[in-house]
Amino acid sequence: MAKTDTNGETARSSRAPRKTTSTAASRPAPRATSAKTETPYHHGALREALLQAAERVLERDGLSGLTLRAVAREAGVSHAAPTHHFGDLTGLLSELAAVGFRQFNAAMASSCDAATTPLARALARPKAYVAYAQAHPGMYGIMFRTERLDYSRPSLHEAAEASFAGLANAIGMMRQEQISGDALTLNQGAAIARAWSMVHGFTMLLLDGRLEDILGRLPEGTTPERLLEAMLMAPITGKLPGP
Amino acid sequence: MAKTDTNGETARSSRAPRKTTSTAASRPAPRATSAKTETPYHHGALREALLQAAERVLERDGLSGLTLRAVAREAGVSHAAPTHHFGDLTGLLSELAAVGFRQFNAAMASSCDAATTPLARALARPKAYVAYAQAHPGMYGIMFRTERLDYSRPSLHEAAEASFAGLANAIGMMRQEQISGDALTLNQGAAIARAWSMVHGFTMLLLDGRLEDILGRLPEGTTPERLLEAMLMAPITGKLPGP
DNA sequence: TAATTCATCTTTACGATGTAAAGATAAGGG
DNA sequence: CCCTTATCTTTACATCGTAAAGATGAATTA
Repeated sequence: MAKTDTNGETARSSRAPRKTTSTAASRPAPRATSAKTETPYHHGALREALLQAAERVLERDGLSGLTLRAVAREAGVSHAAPTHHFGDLTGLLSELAAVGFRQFNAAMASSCDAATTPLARALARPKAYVAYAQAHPGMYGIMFRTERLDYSRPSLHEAAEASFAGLANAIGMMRQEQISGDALTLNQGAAIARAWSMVHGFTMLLLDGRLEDILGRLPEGTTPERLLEAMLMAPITGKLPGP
Repeated sequence: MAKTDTNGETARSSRAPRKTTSTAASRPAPRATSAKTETPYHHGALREALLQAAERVLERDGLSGLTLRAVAREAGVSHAAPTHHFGDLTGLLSELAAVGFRQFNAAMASSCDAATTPLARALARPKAYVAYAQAHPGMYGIMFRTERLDYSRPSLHEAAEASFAGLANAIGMMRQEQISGDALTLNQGAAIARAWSMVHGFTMLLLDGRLEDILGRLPEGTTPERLLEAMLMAPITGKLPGP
């Protein structure tokens, strides 16, 4: 029997019907098998299936539960199947992060479009930012708190870049300036870094529960959104001792 | 021979002289051994030795290299020794984070004390914050980007709390208000959240290299410190469309 | 159409990690 | 002096990432 992997991780012994998780028909029928849902050897769209499985695992078991093997298990394939499509764990995480960035960008864009007044427009983006992170903390974690991402992957690089561009653009609009693509003044850079740092930092602290201390001391029932709003609008009443 | 752990991880076969890492005398001589540095069975101060070893491993091999076994190896003890002192990995990381928070708080405090002008005093804390993170990115990672921390541990809770208190205090001084411990107005809370979010977010983005894009577009040779300064002082020239 | 190539998926294997449990060793109190 | 107890080591095991080799069927070519 030798020293095998010991865990009964065979996706299907040989011809056993696939475990068919989720909606039972999430996987598109492969090209042209011998009729029946007999589970073909070749999946047909494993890459996308794996990404969706990864998203499910992430939402269900959190960041620490998101392993290559768990994803393969969720998708009903052998534990080594993902390797062929993503290379290694970094590959899978990076592609998943790219998916996250696209969702994220879409959420912010649609939220901005829905805003009518200038004030609402200014607050829409940061609010959508935090709202996405709260709705998908796992995804946000993959995107922003994983050391293990490979930004040289075009899909990730592109999606993350779009996120930055959207932000810089919004700041530019608010300052009613043209932000030329290649050069920035110190003040422009500071405005962008400031907006991004503020929202990103707020989100991190909020997700980590580190704002509980503040929220608990605020007037009864103040929501994080309200605090965010106040934070963004505060006209520096507590002014820095200026030069 | 059975199926052993297979890796030659025996710290010392039986009486072999300890590997004596670092300064060769970092470990205080145990109580009263039979003279000679013969490596006693009981270490004498393993807990502290393990924390120091963990810090070394963290600086040398980064966050991903910081494992229970690696720390034990570095300290020259068996891989299960840490368990007795920290329970599990979460325990070790939490205690290490507590050490980090204490260093962190001390760095900010001394930096504040050294400042003379009011402006310098206002900028000292955030600058020290970022400086610490840049000097000890691993530690900062342990403190702020690990999900695996147990804040119910008194040492960690206390050290992290002190960090928050220092911040709240500084904001209170700048606003020339008394910040009563138990209640905050929305504006006060917003000011604190804002300062913390801004500096924390900036630090995270900086460490993750996500500000390179901005820094590269700024006037030749603009340092992160300069950007931080500009970010903190910017008198909202790009004003939000007010109500 | 038949043979062959090639991408895709599975098996098997190995080293590393966290953790539990049992054994060894010394320190200290009765 | 013996015995209890804290400390450290050994041994064991499930799980993980990853590499390598085998199986399978789709596509291409002769």
